[in-house]
Amino acid sequence: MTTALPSPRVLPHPTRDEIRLESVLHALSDPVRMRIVSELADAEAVLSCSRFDLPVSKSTTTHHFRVLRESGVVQQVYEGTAKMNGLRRDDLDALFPGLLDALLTAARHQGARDAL
Amino acid sequence: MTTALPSPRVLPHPTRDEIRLESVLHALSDPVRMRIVSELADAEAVLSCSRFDLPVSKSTTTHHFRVLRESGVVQQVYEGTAKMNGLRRDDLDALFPGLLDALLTAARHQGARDAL
DNA sequence: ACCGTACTACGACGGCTATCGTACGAGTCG
DNA sequence: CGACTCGTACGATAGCCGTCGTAGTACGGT
Repeated sequence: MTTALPSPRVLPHPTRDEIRLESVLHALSDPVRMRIVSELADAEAVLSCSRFDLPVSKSTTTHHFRVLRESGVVQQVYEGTAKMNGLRRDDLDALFPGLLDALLTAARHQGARDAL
Repeated sequence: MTTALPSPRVLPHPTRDEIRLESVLHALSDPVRMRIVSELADAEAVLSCSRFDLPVSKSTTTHHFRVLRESGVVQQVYEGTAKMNGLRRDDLDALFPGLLDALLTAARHQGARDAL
């Protein structure tokens, strides 16, 4: 039987035109979230939340993924029990050409500096 | 006559290697501050604080300029009663190549979209 | 039916932030 | 000196944010 209730198995995303630069920058101004995005970009694939080894609790992880989704940086889809995450590269590149790549490069450079 | 003492009129800035990507992104995630930076980039010059027409009080303006300075985005120097602000383009470009331009372009694009 | 895994919802807590007004200091010009 | 401009400091306030733990739901396998 199909559940009558509107089970929130579908996650709300901003459309492309609803994505705001401020929100994207705010989302990426947290190191944990920037790390998620970097790993996602490196993987060039869709990853489940649990594939990330983050220095925070599970609740906090959920929170960070939601911020990334609501700001339009990632797309999330349920696949069984897992929630798969993908970078919204097309939308971001269309809206802010070159920005994502510059951010990823910047994060990588800073990571290299910190490792010294 | 040249002042002998390092007067308290000198403002603390982060050195180039102290500039953090997170801090820069956080600084730019506020619309008022992004606007300041955009105007500064357009002017390609050093501007006094009062040259900006911002939708906030004077206290708040001071606050925003301090955030920009402490994050390493702008440089501030007293010149008489005025405080002159300059974009730290060299440092930012050296640390995060292409990032500043991508951000400025993104802000301009979004501004154009909003104007419709 | 049961259990384990994956993620969420909720409430709490401490800290930061954007905002303001008022009062003040520093410099310039008459 | 006095008046004026530019910017600061301080205190207050309201709201958001990152963090957590606990309790709970959804799904898949045994």
